[in-house]
Amino acid sequence: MISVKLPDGSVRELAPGATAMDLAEQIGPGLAKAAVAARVNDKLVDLSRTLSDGDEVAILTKKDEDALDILRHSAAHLMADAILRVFPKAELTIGPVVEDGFYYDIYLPEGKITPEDFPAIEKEMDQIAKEAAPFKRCVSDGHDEIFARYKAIDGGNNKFKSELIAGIQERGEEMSFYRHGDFIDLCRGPHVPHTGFLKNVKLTKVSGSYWRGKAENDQLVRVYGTAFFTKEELKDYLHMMEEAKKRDHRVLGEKLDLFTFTEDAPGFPFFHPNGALLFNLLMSYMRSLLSRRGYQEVKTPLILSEELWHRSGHYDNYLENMFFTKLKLRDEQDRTKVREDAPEERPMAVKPMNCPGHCMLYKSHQHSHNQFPLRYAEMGLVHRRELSGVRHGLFRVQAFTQDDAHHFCTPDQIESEISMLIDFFTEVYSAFDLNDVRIELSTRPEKSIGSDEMWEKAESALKRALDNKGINYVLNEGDGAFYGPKIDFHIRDVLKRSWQCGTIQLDFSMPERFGLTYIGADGQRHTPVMLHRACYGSLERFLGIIIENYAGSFPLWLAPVQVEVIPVSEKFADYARRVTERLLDEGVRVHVNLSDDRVGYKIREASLKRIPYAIVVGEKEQSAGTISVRSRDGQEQSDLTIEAFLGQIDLNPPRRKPAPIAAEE
RNA sequence: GCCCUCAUAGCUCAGUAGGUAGAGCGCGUCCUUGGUAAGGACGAGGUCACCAGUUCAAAUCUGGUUGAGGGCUCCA
Repeated sequence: MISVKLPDGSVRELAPGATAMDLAEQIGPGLAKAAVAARVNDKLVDLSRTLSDGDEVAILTKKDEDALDILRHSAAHLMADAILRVFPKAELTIGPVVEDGFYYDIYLPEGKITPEDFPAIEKEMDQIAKEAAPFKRCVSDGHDEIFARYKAIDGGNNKFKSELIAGIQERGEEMSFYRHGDFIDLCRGPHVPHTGFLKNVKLTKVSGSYWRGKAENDQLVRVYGTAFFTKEELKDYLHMMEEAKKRDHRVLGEKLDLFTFTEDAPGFPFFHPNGALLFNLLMSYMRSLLSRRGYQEVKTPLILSEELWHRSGHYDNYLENMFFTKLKLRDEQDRTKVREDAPEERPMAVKPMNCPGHCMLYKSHQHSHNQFPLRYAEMGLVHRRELSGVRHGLFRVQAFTQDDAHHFCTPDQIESEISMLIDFFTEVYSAFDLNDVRIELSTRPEKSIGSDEMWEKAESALKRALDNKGINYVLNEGDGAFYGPKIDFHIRDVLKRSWQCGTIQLDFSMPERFGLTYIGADGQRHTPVMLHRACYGSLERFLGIIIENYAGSFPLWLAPVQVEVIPVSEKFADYARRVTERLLDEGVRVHVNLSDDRVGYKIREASLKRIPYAIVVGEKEQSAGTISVRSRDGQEQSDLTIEAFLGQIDLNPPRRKPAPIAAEE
């Protein structure tokens, strides 16, 4: 007999050669039925895996997070099988699990796969799922029957898989295959017990990709799908996708008349009055928090000499993303001609970042450690050239406004600065009902400036700050800015999509490059530490995020129009005007609709524009000096005085309650 | 930048085996003066993204450019 340990600490006796499935059966028939895979000594394995004496075993059911990944990985096999049936010429490459599903990259020597092919593929998949064919793990040495069978699966000449196999053999790893029915694929596993688990699978989209992600390699077709354990979960997911489409900020931006783009300025948004209002609200909310946090707002130029960008390191590391100005002159002999090659004594460049400007500002005075930490903030408009294929609504533009700031401080102030910022940023996000914040730490990238020692110092300072605050974070090796490591804030919206907003970047390089100094307590000159930070990140992107997060139904303090006043007929236009003016005097963003339409139509219009309140006035209200209020969710209140209405609503952004001052003796 | 797809009125879209365009919404005028998600009539609006080519004839076919959408890569 062998004995294994369960997660609750209990020990079970099993016959030698028993599998994880045997264990599940021994524990109970319910568990055996629900079992998907097992975790043995912290490794995910198939239920069919035999257990050894002393193993620590957990049986995974659909409730375990890892189980869903296993299901989806199995679904990728199912899809690959189906695709080979529909497209016999296809060659498989890799098929991993991704955040909300899976994909398989496929090489097609001819033809293509489009969403029109999905029904045919899904039909095959349903068929295979119905067969409930068991997933069988096989290990091969590369010369046996299993291998031969595998080679035959997609034509026998799959160079992509051959490359993968060569890699496995080179590393001396075990080569495992998984088989269901006649289909067999190179795979590490584990998988669900049989294809019967894969009844709630749906293909979602198809796109192009490259072998190993490199553009110079073969072009592949990437077919995406998703899978769930239950029909309900799949339905909810598909519903969520629909919802996301409806919330698309590019669509809402047009419907709510917030912003547009034109072909003459690709990637540069034009904010309409309502959009500009929202943009300014974001800005003024941020400004209202700055002075409390010890910031001083500054303003620095958009265009600075090219030479400055050489000094900062941007020219060497960021050139492709920068816009440069170019001098043009009329030809002296022929005024109709323009010289494109006019020599410039001082070529200029448009700023892609605000930091060099703030360094110049810093240099305009002498500084002492007694002033530290010094915090300069700027709503800085920066321009960055983007590859044409990456522009995307407000999420990725070529000119954007950063709620930027730079802290100048001594090395031992770093930790408290970061601690302050984490609290600050999370407070801001929660004001927009974004409470799911994930923090990532990114370290030195390949292209970077500064010594190893500097990077080591900076990275460990950030780690220390996070650890001491007890923050959980994800580590992204090699993902830092070229001048320093960074902490990024990733936020999940109501649809669980993740967005990068805030960033805190530590920089020991730029202060040195610009010769920044301060006088320390010892009376000597020292180089300050510089901390770059932005909370929204880009106001444009953040605006896009909250448009989607709120689906255009902004909370009252953010709604471009807060109240629409609707007279029942032309006879009450004057009264409607008086109500409107009164609300205007109270600081309400109010619009009166005096057009020649019926009440129902105007209500509908206000509601499509997601205006929080519609105030309807007619005979009744006019004679009583009251209003009727209909809120965005359809609730109606009649015979309300304006004072009573004003008493019900809060026009201000959410505010953190200040701590009371206790009396001290 | 790379791959795939697309571009017709302000918006959403229809159309043509190649013979220079149509709907709904919106907009304007008029009728209607109304009580909580669409009252009615009439009207104005388009070099069919741009540039070439094929053709007697191109919005339609071909090539290119630009922009947009979905991905890859990159990123705030």
